[in-house]
Amino acid sequence: MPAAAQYPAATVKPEPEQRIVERHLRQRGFRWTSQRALIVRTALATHDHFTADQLLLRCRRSDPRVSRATVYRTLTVLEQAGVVAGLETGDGGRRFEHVIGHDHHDHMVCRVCERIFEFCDQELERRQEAAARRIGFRIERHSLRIHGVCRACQRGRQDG
Amino acid sequence: MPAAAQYPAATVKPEPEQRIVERHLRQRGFRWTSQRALIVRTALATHDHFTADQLLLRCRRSDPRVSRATVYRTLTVLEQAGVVAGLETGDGGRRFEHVIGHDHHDHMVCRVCERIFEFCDQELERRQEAAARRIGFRIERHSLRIHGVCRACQRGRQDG
DNA sequence: GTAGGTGCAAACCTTTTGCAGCATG
DNA sequence: CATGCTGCAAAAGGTTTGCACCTAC
Repeated sequence: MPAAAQYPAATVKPEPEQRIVERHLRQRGFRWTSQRALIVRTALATHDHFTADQLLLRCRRSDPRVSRATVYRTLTVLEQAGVVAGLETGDGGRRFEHVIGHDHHDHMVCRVCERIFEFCDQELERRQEAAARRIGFRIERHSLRIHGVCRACQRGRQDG
Repeated sequence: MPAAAQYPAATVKPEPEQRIVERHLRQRGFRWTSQRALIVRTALATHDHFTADQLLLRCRRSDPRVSRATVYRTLTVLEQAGVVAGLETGDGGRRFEHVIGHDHHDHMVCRVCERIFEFCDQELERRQEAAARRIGFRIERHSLRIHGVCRACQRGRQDG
């Protein structure tokens, strides 16, 4: 939704995100198949951080024939194409989020409710770059995850 | 080795790290068995970030009878007791490092040589706390991993 | 003596792969 | 019409578990 800001002022209506993804993939020589359309549509409709398996199940509600392998292969393609980003939750699990039209952000993971909160701090990024520069390391990406307990879980529903 | 700084000035020789671990476990009601001694000794002698399987193999050089299950179970215990910390490398792999006598630090992972560089920045920590405070999140731990290419791999041995 | 730890093997879970057939560009 | 994609089922890899036996406390 904040994607609109990235279009020239003249463009009144931004293209639907799905089209952007399609173009993204085609430009990189990937084919646009009905399965990929379904998987992308489903992933874009999902606002939380989903696992591969959750995505598979959601896709199968629309078409029970999608195979698990295709979902995994498509997630790999989408990750390469910069459409989704994988993130590790710290308990060995892998989750994904779509990044089209989203700014970079980091995550706080609540141990109690398992919800994931996004936050962003430019200064944080700058300090990382400075630290890297100090040892001549070239940053390509980074992953910052803060674990703890969210505000809601601190009052009342503390533990399980 | 920076562990020495944590002892009262009067203490000339710090206890061997192994003893510290033993005490750590006993205090928490865990038993100190010959297998645990071996696994701890092996883990402490390992200065890189090791996988569970590497640790198993190294232990078996001393005693081929150690079972994989015991290594995994012991790593869980050591993690709970704050003796080792697990870290995800980003490619789905899990590694461990021992934390006795080491200050907190973050990691830069070189994509080319796969070496892991440690660094520390107090301001980085402070900014994280500030960000958490802003949304009422209580931090318990965090994991910051920077991915990229290290200085050595940037000149010459770039890619693989 | 008893609770906790160990070894073995099997189970588990998530992800990847080989292959034959199909659909896209 | 060739290459890339899909579905299936099987393999792979890493981790956990059930169970009988053993040992630290």
